[in-house]
Amino acid sequence: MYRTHTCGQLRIEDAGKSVCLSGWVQKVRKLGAMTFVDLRDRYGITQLVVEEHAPDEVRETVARLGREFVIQAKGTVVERASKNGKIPTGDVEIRVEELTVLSESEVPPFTIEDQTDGGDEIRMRYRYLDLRRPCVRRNLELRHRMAQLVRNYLSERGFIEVETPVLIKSTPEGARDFVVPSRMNRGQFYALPQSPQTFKQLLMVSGFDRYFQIVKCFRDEDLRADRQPEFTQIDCEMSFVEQEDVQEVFEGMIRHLFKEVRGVEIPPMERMTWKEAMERYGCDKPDLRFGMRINELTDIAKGKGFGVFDGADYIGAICAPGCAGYTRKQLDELTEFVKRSQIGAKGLVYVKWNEDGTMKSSVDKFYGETDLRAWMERCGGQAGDLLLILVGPKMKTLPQLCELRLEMGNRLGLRDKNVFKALWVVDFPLLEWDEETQRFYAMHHPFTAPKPEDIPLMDTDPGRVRANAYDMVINGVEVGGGSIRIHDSALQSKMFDCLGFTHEAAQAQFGFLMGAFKYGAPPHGGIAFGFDRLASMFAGLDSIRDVIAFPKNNSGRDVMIDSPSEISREQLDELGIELQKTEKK
RNA sequence: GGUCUGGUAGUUCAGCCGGUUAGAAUACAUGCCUGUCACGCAUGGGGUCGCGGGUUCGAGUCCCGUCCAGACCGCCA
Repeated sequence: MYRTHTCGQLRIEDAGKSVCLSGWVQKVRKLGAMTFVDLRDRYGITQLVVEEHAPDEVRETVARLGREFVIQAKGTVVERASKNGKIPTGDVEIRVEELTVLSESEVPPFTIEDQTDGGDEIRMRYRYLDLRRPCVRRNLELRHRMAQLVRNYLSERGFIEVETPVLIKSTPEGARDFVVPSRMNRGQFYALPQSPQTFKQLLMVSGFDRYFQIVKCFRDEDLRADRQPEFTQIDCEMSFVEQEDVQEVFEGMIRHLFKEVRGVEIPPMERMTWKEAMERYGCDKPDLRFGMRINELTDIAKGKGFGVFDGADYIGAICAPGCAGYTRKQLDELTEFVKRSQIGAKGLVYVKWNEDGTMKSSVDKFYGETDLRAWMERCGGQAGDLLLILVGPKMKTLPQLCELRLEMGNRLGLRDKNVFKALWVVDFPLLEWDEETQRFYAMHHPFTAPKPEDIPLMDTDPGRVRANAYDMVINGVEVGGGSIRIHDSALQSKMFDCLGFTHEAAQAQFGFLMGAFKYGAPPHGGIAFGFDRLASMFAGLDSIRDVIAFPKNNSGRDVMIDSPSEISREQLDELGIELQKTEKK
């Protein structure tokens, strides 16, 4: 037997018991003839003590212990002479009578503590050591707990978890597929699913009625702090439902998670149309933790002789409360911020409404106090506030204002990680025009149903068709998105028309789905949540990598196992794959 | 594909306008220490300054290229 108790278990009531503990050596503290050892496992830390009168073997063994040795200690639980109030086991220690080294350890490359001295790179290379740190382990424990809560919540409501295949078929729409060559079908490739979308719809045709799956999905696109090539979705689908039915179930699920995990009751979620989100927040995933909404000034600021404004398609402003005192340097910083290539504004116009009631702006030459005051009023400003104005084509300027708004939110400390503001963004456009390829793309995916009243527009003005689609947004993060699906093969066919698919191409790619719809498809819809994003948000972290046990780095590499890697000539031959010669410069 | 930031001891970093033998903290090793728990004290070892080239009397420092890491833009139905 390796242990009678864990390292987080013993209390003062256990004093006098003979116990056996196993774990990792966190720290050895030697004080003359007396040695303390902090023994750690997943459950906590228990102090071992070896005194002068301990058996010789024990004193010899304890002398050669190093950090992260795995040891087994047998002994008696005793009350400590000086207690440690900081840890739950701090009232007791183990007087060691028998000590065994189960496994030695080299000196670890960084300290295994919450406040580690290791940087990201080294911790990722030794992720198995990083995962020993309590703060990292807690993230995975939280993730586990959330998965359990989701499974229970959905199971209790009649949802069935069904596994769908991982080796599927490549499709042209959407993200780039990861592909897997087939040995038995030379020259052909599987694709890894970007989501189980079509399978869950087929399960609805099969009459499963309510499906969910906590499932890995794959997208071969560039990475970010919140994007991994493989990630986990809570994927769900329901039959005989309308938008509100889906929203009700999953708003309930998220509120349940908040209550159980964070102990907060969040209010019922607001519904905001995509149009309103774009016009008032500049993006389709507004952060509602603070106001500072976007206001259009085009009608009142244009035509007064200021060339930049007069020639503008759109003039928009946000009002930063209490920022009238911003210095030249601070305003220059903001100007630099919006002019960065990532944002791409031409410049920034400001108006200060000073505390003494006077106005000061960067366009004083062209506008009088009456004008500036009208702008301020439009934005709900008051004395002490600062107006920040951007100008340009509407659909470029709004996202720039969105970035500026978030930056000001950060500067003013309005984006508190412990405050949660959730909403539904609804009525997305069904289609999005792409200038480059001169065709429409599905904004959500090609199975999303148009709003019934907008179906006639599919023939006349496809860009104006609204979709029965909805995103759940929390604190400016899109945590989930879904839609009511097309369940009619004729309408699905029409949708592929709008996307510029020939009948043959549509049949080749999605014939199985349209075929299935011919055999009695129930009206259905669903949603998928980014589980990693949800978990990182609940953990109060910025990066989803922290809630993934073995994440990939910026370049899609796993630096621990060193993947991806080359494969042998034999493997390539077997697959019938010839690699292009890499060009040398 | 692009923009920006960084790469110096095992680790995290400092290193000025180019100038002596490249430093600190921590980790590690050895010794002392009977109530530590961020123990303390003393001593010690430890460097391809990412790599390649250039400028210069002289490069960790300046320039060019390259690799790696991170953040972001494009991309991500």
